[in-house]
Amino acid sequence: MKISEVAELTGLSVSTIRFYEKSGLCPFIQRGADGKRRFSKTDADWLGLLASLRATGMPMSEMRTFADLYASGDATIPKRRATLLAHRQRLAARQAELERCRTILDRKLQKYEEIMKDQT
Amino acid sequence: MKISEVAELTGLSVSTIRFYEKSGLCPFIQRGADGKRRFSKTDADWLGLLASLRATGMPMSEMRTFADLYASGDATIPKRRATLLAHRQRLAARQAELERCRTILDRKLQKYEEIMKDQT
DNA sequence: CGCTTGACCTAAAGCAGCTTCAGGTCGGTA
DNA sequence: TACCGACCTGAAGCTGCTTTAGGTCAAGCG
Repeated sequence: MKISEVAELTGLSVSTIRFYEKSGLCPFIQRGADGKRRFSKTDADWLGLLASLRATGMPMSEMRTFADLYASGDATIPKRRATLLAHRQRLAARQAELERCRTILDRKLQKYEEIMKDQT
Repeated sequence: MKISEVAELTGLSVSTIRFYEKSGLCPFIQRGADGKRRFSKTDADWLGLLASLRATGMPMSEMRTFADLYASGDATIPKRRATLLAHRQRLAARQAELERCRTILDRKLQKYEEIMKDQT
């Protein structure tokens, strides 16, 4: 698989994938004889997971740690699980905050509507 | 009201409030004779709204436009309403994406659990 | 009275997480 | 053969803050 396909698949940009590799989030991507990156299905899945983690606000430093665990094999699965569990907590908090902000916006919109009604 | 109190109230940091003023998101904050910022209740409410907009991902450029409208008085309320309506759409999309990511994380966690069970 | 402490101030540098740009190498096609 | 498009690299640029360095001033303490 080539980089443009992985970008398409994961929603990450081609630049971001290269940037992630340089940052050590996927240092194991192979190259063809032509020097171009060749992604296995597993690589693509991994990048997809990274995309979800980033989209939900995991800092790169933590993703880096997570990637190091991933690269060390199945023995690190309990640690990875713990990381994801902690992250899920933060995600829930984030979702709650967005919901709170949504009601604030909705209330503000209602106020606008009242003012507009009063003025006609 | 002083800046530390507004920070407490809105959840923004003192630095962020100063930064927002410099960026034109609240250029109308008064100063006391001592040169310190003095915030009215209205100012604090405005910053609270800004905080919600930022927390939900509105870019500063758009907040800037929104702030300019706010500073121009009630006549701009229809435009402000339109801005918030559009933003609410994006917020809904964002919430949907977080939800999607949450199920991905949950599935990954389940896989980890299966692997750990198999290995015992 | 002088001295420190703490809240405020500014301007500028630093940081995270990308994106964009400049410049170069290929393989395929008109 | 000459160009196009996809890939490559390294470096600079961008956004949205945070941190740092350096300064003012009022309050409180020995």
